[in-house]
Amino acid sequence: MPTLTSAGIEPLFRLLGRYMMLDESDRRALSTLETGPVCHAEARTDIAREGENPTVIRLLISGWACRYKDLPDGRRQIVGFFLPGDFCDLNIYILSELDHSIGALTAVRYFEIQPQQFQEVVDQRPHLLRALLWHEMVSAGIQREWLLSIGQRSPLERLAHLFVELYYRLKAVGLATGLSFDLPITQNHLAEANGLSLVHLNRTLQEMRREGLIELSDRQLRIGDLERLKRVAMFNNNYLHFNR
Amino acid sequence: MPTLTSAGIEPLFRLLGRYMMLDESDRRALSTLETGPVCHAEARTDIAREGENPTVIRLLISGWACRYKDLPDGRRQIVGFFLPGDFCDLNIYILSELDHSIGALTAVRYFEIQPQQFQEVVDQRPHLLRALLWHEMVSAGIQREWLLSIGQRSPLERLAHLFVELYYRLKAVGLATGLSFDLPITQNHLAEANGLSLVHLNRTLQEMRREGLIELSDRQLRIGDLERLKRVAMFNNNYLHFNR
DNA sequence: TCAGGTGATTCACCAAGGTTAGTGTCGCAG
DNA sequence: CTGCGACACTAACCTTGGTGAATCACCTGA
Repeated sequence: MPTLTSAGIEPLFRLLGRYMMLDESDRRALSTLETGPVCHAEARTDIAREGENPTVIRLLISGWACRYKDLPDGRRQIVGFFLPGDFCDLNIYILSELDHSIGALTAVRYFEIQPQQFQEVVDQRPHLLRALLWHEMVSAGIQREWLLSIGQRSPLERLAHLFVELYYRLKAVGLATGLSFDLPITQNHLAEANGLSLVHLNRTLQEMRREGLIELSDRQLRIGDLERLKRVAMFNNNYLHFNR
Repeated sequence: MPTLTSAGIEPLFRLLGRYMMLDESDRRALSTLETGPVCHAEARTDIAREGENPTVIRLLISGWACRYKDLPDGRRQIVGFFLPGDFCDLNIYILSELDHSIGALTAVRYFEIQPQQFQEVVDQRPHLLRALLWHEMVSAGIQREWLLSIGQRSPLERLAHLFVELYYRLKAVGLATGLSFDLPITQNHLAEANGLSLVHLNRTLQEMRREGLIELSDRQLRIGDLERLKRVAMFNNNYLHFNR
């Protein structure tokens, strides 16, 4: 267990710091968000369901969660991953009803932050509000990139792209060591995120292993050659907007 | 030519009015955005390219445009349609570089609004800022729904869903009459938006016609039976957040 | 220790959808 | 009138990726 997964506000601080300079006082301001209760959810349970009217903002501390949408007949599409440091529901000020569900993929821990408390923090520091909006805009950019992936990239390119993206996002919150990172989700989750059947996802993983693009076992993913993987994925990191 | 396509701010006003009550003074405030130059773009030209750093906010008056992303080898995915009344770049306050391109699908007219001018309007009326943020959040919701469509819906369901969505969005800006609306884009555009080959898109359209779901000719789309089309598409309008 | 649940993997089969190539129509510029 | 470009549509072919079913390796709780 990497100690950083239990680091509270630390991943968020790193994440935002990747975009703009933050100082000690920013860190203290963010830390006041930690005063809410720490919540837990088991793997394979819902944190929020489509149609609900959320009243709290959730900040993921450890574990992986996802946004997903499902159809009446059971088909399900994961439309985004939440990694430690990510906010789930920054938009509760604007929209009343969730148009998607949020599910825990692994056991997760998260803070529940009251809108009022949140308001106090960002009112005092427009600086931080800006950083948080940036976080939301990046999420939208990721959505667009996923649409490009599912619509145009082949399954192999698509998976390669996802792995590179996860690598950069995890690195940004201190959860990648070298070219390896923890991939605590199942192949079924990867299939649901990529619009592939489980069988074909597995085939594609085997192919990536054969090609030496990745090693994957015991929930650890190791990237063989990052530049080659990026080339295969046609990866352009501009959509992550990691510029200061 | 429907007169409404030359209605300036009117489509936007209708759009936002669908979400919250707006009065005459709101209309006047929005009208000041019209003072900028009216720009034109030909069909099949780019309005903005990925990588650029936009400095104006664009408000579409007439014609259809799209957000798209492309890959180095030429594959292209349309990730969203802009209809009259839509804003293209509300996020220029946050992100410096475009991670996608904006292209005119038909001949279009749009206002270019200076950020400063925009700022003045919303500073005076937080009410309107809220409405505009709602517009952005709905765009994000549409993105997620498209991801569900491309990932899980069959081509026929996907197209059915898109047509219902376009119907509701066009109705919201007064551009649908009865169950018909102008669909001024090519089948190639529809294919690029749905992650399908042109050939298969055409096959699917034929099937929809055979089933009596739609009539389509001369760039006019008529929905045969809206409820049936929604059922086929498994359409749930919650993601458009048309609630006051 | 054993049963049941979860997850990874593989096989055989086949349908959905992509590719290539072609036809026909319309509108327009020369 | 002619040639060209954009667009809609179709046919033949074949690859990609989905389906259904089975096996195996773990892990956990009774």
